[in-house]
Amino acid sequence: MRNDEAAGRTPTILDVAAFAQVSKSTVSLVLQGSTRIPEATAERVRNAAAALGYIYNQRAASLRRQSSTTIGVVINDLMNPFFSEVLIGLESALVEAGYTVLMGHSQEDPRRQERLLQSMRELHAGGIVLCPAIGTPPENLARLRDSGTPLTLIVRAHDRAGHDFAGVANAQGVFLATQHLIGAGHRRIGFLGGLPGTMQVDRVSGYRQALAEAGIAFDPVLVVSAPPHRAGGYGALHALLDGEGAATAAVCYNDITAFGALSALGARGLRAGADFALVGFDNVLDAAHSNPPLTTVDIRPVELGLRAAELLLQRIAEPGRPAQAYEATPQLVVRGSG
Amino acid sequence: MRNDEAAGRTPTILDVAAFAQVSKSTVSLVLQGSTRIPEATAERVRNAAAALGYIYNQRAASLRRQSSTTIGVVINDLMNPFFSEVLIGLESALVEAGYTVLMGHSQEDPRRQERLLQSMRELHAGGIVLCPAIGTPPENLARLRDSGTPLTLIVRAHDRAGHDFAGVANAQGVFLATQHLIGAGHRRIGFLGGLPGTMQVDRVSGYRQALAEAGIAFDPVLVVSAPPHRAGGYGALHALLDGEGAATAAVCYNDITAFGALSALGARGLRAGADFALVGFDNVLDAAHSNPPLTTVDIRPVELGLRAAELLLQRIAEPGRPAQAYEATPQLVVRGSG
DNA sequence: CTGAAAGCGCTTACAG
DNA sequence: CTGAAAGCGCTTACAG
Repeated sequence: MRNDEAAGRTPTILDVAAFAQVSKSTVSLVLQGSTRIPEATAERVRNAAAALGYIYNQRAASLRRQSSTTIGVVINDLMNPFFSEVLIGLESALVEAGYTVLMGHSQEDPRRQERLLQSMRELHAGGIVLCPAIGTPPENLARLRDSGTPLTLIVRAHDRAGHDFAGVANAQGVFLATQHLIGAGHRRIGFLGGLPGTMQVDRVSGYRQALAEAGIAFDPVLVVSAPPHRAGGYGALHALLDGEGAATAAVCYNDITAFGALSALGARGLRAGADFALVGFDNVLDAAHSNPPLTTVDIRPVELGLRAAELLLQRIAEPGRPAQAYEATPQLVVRGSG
Repeated sequence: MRNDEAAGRTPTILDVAAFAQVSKSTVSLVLQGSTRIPEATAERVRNAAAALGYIYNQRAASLRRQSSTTIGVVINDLMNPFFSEVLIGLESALVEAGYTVLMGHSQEDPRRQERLLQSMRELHAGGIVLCPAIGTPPENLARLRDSGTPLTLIVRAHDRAGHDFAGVANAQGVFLATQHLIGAGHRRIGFLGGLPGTMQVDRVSGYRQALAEAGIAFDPVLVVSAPPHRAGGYGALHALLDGEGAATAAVCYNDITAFGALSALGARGLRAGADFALVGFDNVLDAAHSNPPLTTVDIRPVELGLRAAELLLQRIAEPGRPAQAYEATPQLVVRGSG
């Protein structure tokens, strides 16, 4: 003999059923919005639930139903506003679709990432969206995908074939940026930031292509690698100007690299746009209000998150479909910096 | 008669038990690391699990155990790097403690926030950390807390008494900032950004207090309210300088307001630090590499997240303890802007 | 239209 | 040291 009302226990459908004087099947049915139950009964059940402060137990329901209302999202670098914006789009679309997001931050550490993915699988996430940390073994991704968890990759296209993927036309974007600088009369153009063995490869290739099309020789002195954050951009700009390259302009690996470069320019008493031309990549929110406002390549970060969510949702709906991809079309946004 | 191996079903402890030739109780025990099972048997079970690609079902385990390995975090504004950094600290500490985070973005909308909180309760989050959206009815928070879900509030201290809370000494921080400007010789100091009816009240009070201590009369013309984002700061700086206040310096509601103001200063051909003094509040990562680097009040955002996690974890461990609070001690960081 | 019963994948006393 | 059994809170055929 239980006496749940007396104890502080949280009520279950059994309590609701007793209160409403129906069976628990009936309660379950009305909570699911079944039309099989006459409105009068349904009303009584809903009132009982409200009166008892009943809270639906998704965990039990999903277990029984072998379904999930949860999606895992693991991001590599939340210090970069680009990823915050992607996350915003992702969360928004996923919540819209009735899911709750399990969020993890790999901090660019593949081992941390593995632990996070493992937890999400144990929690039975209905799908996972992942921006793979640098150094993630491609076979881990294939194994994850083949294990039956719907997976969509974002931004970094490790092993593009066979995975749903939402990313960016890197080369094309940087091509646009470089072309813009060339059009403004620059000939000595640097490439600032990013690390070899990452997307830097693709972005530099867009840079070289634009140079080549304009008949400008590629000069390796002009590309200075640096970790993709503000401090990296700060150091890279100084290195570029302290070097022999005689650069008058630079395209940056991404916006935060450009912000760091903007700061370094200021430190040298130079003004971007007047004394030196700088263009970024991403078009994060901050780019519109930097000092000066940043000319950059817009890849619509929030929309990228939205699209990734769509891709995942579609795969959940139709597991057997062939892998799809969304590739953001880069668009140059000219502001004050170059 | 099941034949699970044949079907593509994901293996359960029953499958592991069959493979290892033990009962499922034994499997459960070794998965939990019980010492009651001899090492030889445990070894056999672990090998079986690995061989079958078994994945522990947290959902089932938590249901049975009436526990949770999940914590809900709902943030109001992920476009503000301050909150990204708080989230980073939160996630890091929570994962460290063995939890996975359910993340929601209220976007400053109390109704969206309610839905998010509801989902998290249905998923049986073991606790919730919340930065209440503007307009959240205090009674909702009290009800949530009283429903038995451990709750810690951050940043905004709606109804401070009775809630675990991690926040900031707002008045003191702005007092420091204002005092610094006064010490540098400024007498006409603006206050930029924030909206009436929010934490702006507390921050302005610190500003007024510093003014009062220095014998400077408070002039309402010098405080210009604006939504707390970059565009707000941009507009507020212009409004301040276009007004009659004759300001030579300003303290900002937060760093992103200051970034917008920095941008506006640049647009007017003015240089922060030389032509006008500007100080921010938060010390987000970007502040060290803005143009010029931002003098600001450091409230250690990441640490705030860490502390909030600790508070929640402690409440989970000891539900009956009195409400605790962490209040970040603000510290002035002098950089180039003022 | 509603109820009794089985089962989702675990854990946990309780025997033996 | 290991197994049989009950139960966490739901859902879902299946009867009636």
